[in-house]
Formats: sequence, structure tokens, C-alpha cells
Amino acid sequence: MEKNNNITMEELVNYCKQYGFVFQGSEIYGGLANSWDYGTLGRELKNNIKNAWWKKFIQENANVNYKNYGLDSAIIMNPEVWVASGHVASFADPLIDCKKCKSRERADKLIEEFTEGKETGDGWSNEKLENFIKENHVPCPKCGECDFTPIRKFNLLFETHIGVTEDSKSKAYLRGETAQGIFVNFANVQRSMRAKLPFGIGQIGKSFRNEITPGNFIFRVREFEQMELEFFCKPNTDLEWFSFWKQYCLDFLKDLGLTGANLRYRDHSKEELSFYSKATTDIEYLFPMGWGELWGIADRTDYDLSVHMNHSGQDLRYLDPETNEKYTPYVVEPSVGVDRLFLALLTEAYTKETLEDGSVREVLKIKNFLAPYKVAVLPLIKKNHSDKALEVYQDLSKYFSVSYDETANIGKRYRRADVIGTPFCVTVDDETINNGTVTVRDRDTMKQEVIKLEDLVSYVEERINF
RNA sequence: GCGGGUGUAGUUCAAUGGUAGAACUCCAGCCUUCCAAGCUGAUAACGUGGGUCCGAUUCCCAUCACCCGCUCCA
Repeated sequence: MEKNNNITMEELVNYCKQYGFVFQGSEIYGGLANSWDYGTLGRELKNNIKNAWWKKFIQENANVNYKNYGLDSAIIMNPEVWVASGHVASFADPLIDCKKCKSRERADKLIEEFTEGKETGDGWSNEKLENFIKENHVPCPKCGECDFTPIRKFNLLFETHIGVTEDSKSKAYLRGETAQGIFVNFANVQRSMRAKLPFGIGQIGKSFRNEITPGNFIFRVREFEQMELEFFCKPNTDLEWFSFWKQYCLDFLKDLGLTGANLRYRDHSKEELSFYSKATTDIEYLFPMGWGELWGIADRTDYDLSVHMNHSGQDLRYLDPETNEKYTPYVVEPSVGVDRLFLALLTEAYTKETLEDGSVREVLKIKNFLAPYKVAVLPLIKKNHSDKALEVYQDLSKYFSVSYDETANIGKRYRRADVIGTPFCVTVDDETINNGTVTVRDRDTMKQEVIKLEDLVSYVEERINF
């Protein structure tokens, strides 16, 4: 299987732990499966990723043909939202285990395969599914036996209760995607922003899914962060916008520093398409464990707004001011996981570089605007220059995320900055005290430049923009 | 969920049924006017719970976690 050989997953996990990007969740209690905590540098990187997305998908409106609006909706919503969206029903796959070989199967899929598609098992009760399997001796595809456990439903939505009593009336769900918060607020945003089609609503936030099989470090976890844009457009213009956003997302990824060789589109086949979707394309990245979905771009048609209209009884149609027609907008959804993007960026950026003298330099070659720290301030000699260096550190901290390091010799401190991707090292020496100049050293070229202290902020500012 | 592997310091690796060793890292100090130098010192580990045993990091069982492969994937 094809893999990204730049770094193994194990090395990446260690790197993240060592330098404070990602820690095992609840580590002192033996961990909790598939939960990870973002450390000091991880939070910076994650935040920079989110800011970049927000800038490109919400803030910037260079294209006069549309406008995108921001939103931050609640994680816990009225449970009817999830009934309407179909999550309560379809997140509950009917799963059975083979008692002989312990493999787990979907009962409806087994029947579908067994009958070669004549029966799909869709919408059947558990009893009906179980009876059909027993009566027809549907075999386990692994071992051929027909000896299954009863059907168990695994609801992928996390359940919780509102209020202090655990009665069924108070049942609520943690959102399984941020998208529904957008759909239920479609009319609110449209009205309050006086928005005209086509327009998008985007938000960044945590979502929760009881995944059957999580794994691969932060690639698939039960608590994750999404950046979703729901782009509303006139019916029959959806495929154009679908193509548009496909390209826009790919360009964005390249702007973040992912290389084309590690990116590809993968169109969903008809069989694979979700029931709501007319077309779906994944942008996949070549992770250390192989190709994996990074970004899903889906043409959701008018499915979402329609089901919410039906279920809530509210009119969510759009009155087109040009034609005076009322219609339900179509939706194109580019949806990307922050954690996956984080993983992709570290996979891409981590570099072991052999220098001319044969020594090896570990360096995180990440774009400047994504780097956790923009500048490292270093006194050349601790006892001579740290007072002045601390002054510089304090001043720069007003503008950027800055680190300070006075331990060990200057070369070592340069390397420490390299390994976490800090683009600039500012060294304070006698010249700083006497002439007000500092040496700025570049992470990628390892070249140095002497500049005036008063020019430092603008020097860095010019080089860290997205 | 299945199969395989691995759990010893922050990291990489040793050894051992009876006081767990090292390298790198980190920290303090010395030295040092620009790319992991050197010297001195300090901190730091047997995933968790049972069992066998006089005694378990070592053997056994369970469990937890991670990695690899499959499976799955709104």
C-alpha cells in the first residue's frame, strides 16, 4: 500500500509529544482510547490553521459573485434537529457479530449481499433482519457459519441529558457535524445579513461521533473539530459551484504548503454516495498510513433544508428578488477536519536535512503564517545580553507569538527553533546594545541578516502573512 | 471488532527472579561573539491490576494504551 514515507506515524506521535504539539489524552490515568490533547505548540498551529481557513472561506470576498458569512452555533441542539437530519436513524447501523470468528457485520448489508441486491434490508426492524438471516441461513462472509449474536445498534451520536435527571424526555445529543447548526440558522443569517443567493455560511467547531473504528493518531477520533462551509445556491447551479469549491479547496491546501503529489481527488461512486448527495468528491492526502480523506466536498441538493422544513413546519425557502420565485436553495458543502489538516501539515513539513558537514538537522518546514512561534529571541551570550534580549522579547510579544531561549550555545538554540518551525531567530549581541541592530537568521536558508531594531516588527510582519 | 507487535527516564535502547545501566534531551553552573562543541553537577523510568514466589520490572493471567495489517466509515 502506498504511504507517505517522509515520516512514520510512530515518529510523528513521538515528535508531537516531545515538542508539545499533541499529548495522549488523560495520560496519567493510562490514557483514554483515541483521545488526544493539543499542547502549547499544537494549539498555536491549530489556531493558525483555523484562522487561515476563516480568512479564505469567510473573510475574503474577492469574488463579487457571492459572499460568505460566519456562524458559531451550539453543540447541543434540540434533539429534533437530529431526527430531521436522519442522524438518529441512520447513525444506528444494525450490527451483528459472528460468534464463531468474531467478525462484525452489518445485518442489512449481509442480506443485501446474500440476495445479490434483491433485498436491501433497508428500514427493516431488528426482528425482521434477524429472522431473515436465520431462516435463509445467511452465512458469515468470513467463516461461512450462520451463528450470530442478536442485532445491536451502535448510535454514532453521543447522548447526554439536559437537566439533572436522566429521563428520556431530557435526552439530547452532542452534534455529529457542525452543518446542522448552519441549516437550522439558514433563515436567521439570510434575514439578518440581508444575504442574497448565492451565499455561504461557515463555522468552525467541535463535533462528536462514536466511531466504530477510530485510530491512526488524530486522523479518526471521537471528538474532532470541523471547518464547514454550507454554500447555498439556486437549483441547477449546484454543479457549477461544486466544481468551483473543489478547485478552491485544493488551491487552499496548496497555499498551506501541501504538495500536489500528496493530494488527489477521489470521486464517490454511485453506490458509495450518501442518500442525500448528488455528487461527492474527497480530496485525499497521502498520510503516513496511506491515502485518507482530508476534505469532503458534497453536493447535498436541497435535502437538508427540505427535511428541516418538513420536520419543523417552518418555511425556509428563498424569495428570489429578481424573479419573485420562491424556491429551496441547493447546498454545496466543503467540509474539512482541523485535526486531519493538522496531521497532514506536520507530515508534510517534518524534514530531516543533511547539511554540508554531514550532520543532520531536524526542521519543521512549515509556512511562516502557520508556525507556532514566529520569532525566537536569543541573547548571544547569556550574561552579557539577556537583559537587552528580554526587552526585545517583551516588545515583540506585543505583535507575534515569540519564544525566548538563553540556554546552551547559539547554534543549539537555532536548531531548537528549527525543529518546531520557528521562521526567524533574532540574536541580541553587543551591536544591539551599541548600535541598535540585531542579527536575524532564517530557518530555511540558515542565512543571517543584520537589521535595525526599529525595523524588526515590520521585517517579520512582511514575511508571515498568509 | 479481528489478527499481529510493543509497553523500562522526555526520547532511543540495555540488563536482571534479589541495589535497574547508558546515550541523547532537559535543568543549573563554567566556558563561548553566531549553527546540536567542551567541562562539572543535578533531576528523571519498569503502563495498570491480580496471581505464583521468601522476593516479580523479569514468569503467568487480566486489563489499559499505542503501532502495523484487515474490517468499518455521514
